[in-house]
Amino acid sequence: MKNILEIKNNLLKYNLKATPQRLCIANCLDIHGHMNVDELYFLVSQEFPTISVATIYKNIKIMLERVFIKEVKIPKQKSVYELNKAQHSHIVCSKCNKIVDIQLQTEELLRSASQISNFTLNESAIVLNGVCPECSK
Amino acid sequence: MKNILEIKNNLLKYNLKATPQRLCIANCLDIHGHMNVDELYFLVSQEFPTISVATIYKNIKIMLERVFIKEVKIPKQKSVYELNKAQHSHIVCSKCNKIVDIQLQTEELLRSASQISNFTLNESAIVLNGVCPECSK
DNA sequence: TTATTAAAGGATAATTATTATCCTTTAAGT
DNA sequence: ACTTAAAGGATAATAATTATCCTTTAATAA
Repeated sequence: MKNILEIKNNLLKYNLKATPQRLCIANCLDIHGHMNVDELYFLVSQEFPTISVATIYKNIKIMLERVFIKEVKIPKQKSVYELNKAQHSHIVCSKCNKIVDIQLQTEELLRSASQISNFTLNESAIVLNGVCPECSK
Repeated sequence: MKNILEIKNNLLKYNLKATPQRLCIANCLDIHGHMNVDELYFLVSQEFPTISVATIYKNIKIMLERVFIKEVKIPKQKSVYELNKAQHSHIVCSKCNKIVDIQLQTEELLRSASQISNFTLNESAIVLNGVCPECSK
């Protein structure tokens, strides 16, 4: 659980001015993990009722450029954004749409893929789909 | 290499009328494997100069609904579409942007993911990124 | 083969999503 | 506190996608 000061320093490390609106955006992403544009706009609006949706877009854009955040593309859903952190994969629940991070051992898969395809591989975007434990009760 | 008649019958199986424009779209996807909206519009326009871009969108929409085609979401790129076929993964070359299909053994990964997360898994979208053999020469 | 009909195409309007612009405010660093 | 580049808000502009309306046509059956 990061506090605001920690988030602020992190923003500054990425050469992003730590404005209240931006702090709120970063904090929302930190708390909720994955959010799409609309969810972010809705939530930040609670705290900053006059915020412009353009500010949300501008922030997403520059935060992506600086790699402060990353975009996660999910089949049949809107893209969500997350704070940049250690490489990981995602699982989506097809019932409640919850997205969770998962740390997968991908070395073997990548080695095999590289051998089959003759590609030099360096990144993997893995999104698994299923039903979460809560929804399958 | 499928012929037009084969594609036509396939369309009919999916309850899609085999119009010339639609046949052309399906044929383009068959030949090129993966195409985004713009590429599809451009290519189909060669054969049907008066086709409306709305027709491209309408076809993509209904073909997705009927699962005649599938959407492939790729990090930092526009979505591409492909004919529905046996489950497979994708590799993208970061130099020439080529997208190729790859058949990966995912059982082990899924089993492990399922154990870690307690999700009941049923689908996986895997997009690997690297440099293709041609581009790494 | 022709007749019938739902589906599809084309043109274009409408909507939605995203980006650009302009001007004001403010955070960061002296 | 002062300076300045960066960021916010409002809104216009652009891009992407969908809806509408009317005409045409592929599929099916008589």
